[in-house]
Amino acid sequence: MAVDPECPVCRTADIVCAKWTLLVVRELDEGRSRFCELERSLTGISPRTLSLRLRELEQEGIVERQQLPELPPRVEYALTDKGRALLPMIEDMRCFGERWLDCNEPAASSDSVLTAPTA
Amino acid sequence: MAVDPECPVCRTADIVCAKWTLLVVRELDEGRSRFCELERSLTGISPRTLSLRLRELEQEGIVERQQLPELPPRVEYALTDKGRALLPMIEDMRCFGERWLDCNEPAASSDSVLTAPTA
DNA sequence: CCCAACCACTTTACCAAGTGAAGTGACGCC
DNA sequence: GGCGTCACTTCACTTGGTAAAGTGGTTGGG
Repeated sequence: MAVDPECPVCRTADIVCAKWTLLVVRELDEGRSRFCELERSLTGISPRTLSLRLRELEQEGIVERQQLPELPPRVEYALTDKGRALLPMIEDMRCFGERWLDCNEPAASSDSVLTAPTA
Repeated sequence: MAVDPECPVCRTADIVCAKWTLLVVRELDEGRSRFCELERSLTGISPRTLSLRLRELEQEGIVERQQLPELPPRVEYALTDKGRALLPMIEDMRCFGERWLDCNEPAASSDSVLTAPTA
């Protein structure tokens, strides 16, 4: 990105706003730990993207990758403390979504301003 | 995105994780209101992207666009209540960045960042 | 009066990131 | 020993963002 590398918001945005990143973090937080589990719960993600995301997050110190000495050698991913520090953001996003987005409604055609709650 | 439209986190991520979105919201919150002001403070954004982002945010009801009847007709953008509801996320991001990212340090990565390359 | 700049964009051409489908190699199951 | 799983990688394609230039109206300067 072409933004100020000294700005914590910019830096954080740069990391977490890559597609799927926060969703991966959430899945990890909810107990999913293996590649194919993540792949299955993140319906629509391509294995390439998941792989990339996981590697980036590992590089950032947000997830830890652990290759278990089993057969077949399975791999487990887990959030680090740094990774868990992202959870409040996800919580905020859930709040925002629940408060302002009609997530269980068919998303009224174009101007759904009429559903704007106590503004 | 190919994610669950009923999931508030997915929906919010979809809106908020477009490049520049949160940075635009922050600038708006910090008093910038005109197109060229935003353009100037968001160094590196292309006018096309800013325009797109602003229009998307307007459609989402996150910003309000107001065309003033002046000469030359200037345009002002402002956050709505819904838009302000995104601010906690930005605050979290700042916290995360300050706590976990070395935003004021040279970020000692692999090879020389400080010396200008032969280009 | 004419040229230039400003504002709020749009248009065009290009490139990087993400997608879907398929492939890989090591293994386990029957 | 052929089939399936796991954790990816490779490939061709589409989408989204970028840089650079253009647009149309309005002010300001020489």
